[in-house]
Amino acid sequence: MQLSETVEWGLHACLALAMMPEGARIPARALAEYHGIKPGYFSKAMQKLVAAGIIQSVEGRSGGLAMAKQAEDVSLLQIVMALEDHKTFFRCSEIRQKGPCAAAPEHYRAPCNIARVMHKADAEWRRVLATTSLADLRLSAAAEPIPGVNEATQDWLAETGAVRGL
Amino acid sequence: MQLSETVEWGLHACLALAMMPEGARIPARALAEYHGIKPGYFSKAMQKLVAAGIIQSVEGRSGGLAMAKQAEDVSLLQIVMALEDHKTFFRCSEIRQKGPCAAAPEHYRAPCNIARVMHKADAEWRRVLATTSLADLRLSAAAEPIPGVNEATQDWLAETGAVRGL
DNA sequence: GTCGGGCTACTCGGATATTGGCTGTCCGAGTCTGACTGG
DNA sequence: CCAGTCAGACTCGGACAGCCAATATCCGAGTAGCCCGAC
Repeated sequence: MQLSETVEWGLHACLALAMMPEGARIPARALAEYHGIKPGYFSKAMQKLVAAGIIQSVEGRSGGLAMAKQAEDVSLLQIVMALEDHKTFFRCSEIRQKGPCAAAPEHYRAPCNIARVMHKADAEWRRVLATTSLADLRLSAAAEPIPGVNEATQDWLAETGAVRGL
Repeated sequence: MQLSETVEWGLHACLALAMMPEGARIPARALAEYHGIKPGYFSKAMQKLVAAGIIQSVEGRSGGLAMAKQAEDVSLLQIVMALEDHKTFFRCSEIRQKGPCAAAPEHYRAPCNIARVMHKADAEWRRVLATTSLADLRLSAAAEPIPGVNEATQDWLAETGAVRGL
């Protein structure tokens, strides 16, 4: 039932990309290394985000990843759903229609009360994520910096030369 | 990321048990057959609900399953969490502490903003399920019956003699 | 007729395969950079 | 000195294994009901 760990990766990666200057790009390998993630499987998550139009990839020697949209226009829900293939938590297989006492199918137009509650819970879960954008995260992250991380990041970027396109 | 299908089974089964008269019990096999479920794996879900104290099982020749609590005292969340081992959707592995630019661990007492949002979404999901009880489901199910199902159920119960303990 | 005992059938619970999806690894196609060469 | 060309290296994207948990199946331990026989 748990979300794939690529969800956590994707969210942190998108937040990192959203904090980069306009036009900058960074290779997926460097982005993975920065987060302490093995690059192989991480690239799979990035591929899904590219397919969803959330980030863009530039091929070639100085290629890399960058946001494809403004941070204000990307909700956390979009990222999560892209990585989880737009699935819902609860899946109703309509078992009420399956037993020996089931009625004719035309009597089951409305979803059952169990499915209604479960889908409502799913909707609430999504609502929270839909009403939070990457820009919101960027703002709150800037408001509560971890001491030393920003400086270390700047040094690391300069040292490795991971950022291109500026 | 999806919930196990045992969640759907468990919810429908609990609702069925909650609709039975006080003191009645029904074998897991019959309960599975009534819902058109293969009995083998279904019993695993029932075992978890027994371990959680939501339903009770009676062994022996005329044994079976019955509610262990009043329907008013069982929320959908309790059922789902019992079947899903009380896991949360989002798992934060604190990757912010893992990269080459991470600070000392004592600077990461508060959860990161990403985890906060995700956990808030999880909390909203649970809130919906926690505020709905089996009694609520029983009430709404009685208010909108499917034509013929109740009669067929009574006939089926009488025919198979699945209900014991009355 | 009644009581006791034992047998049988039926139940739950756990041990044991199997499968599907998430995770991990690797290699090839494509492209930009940079140097080299010729004018 | 400058422009064109070419080799090289680095990038993403997809194809191919490994592993864990969800799913499925089966069998054994235990118990309640029922039958039979003795009193």
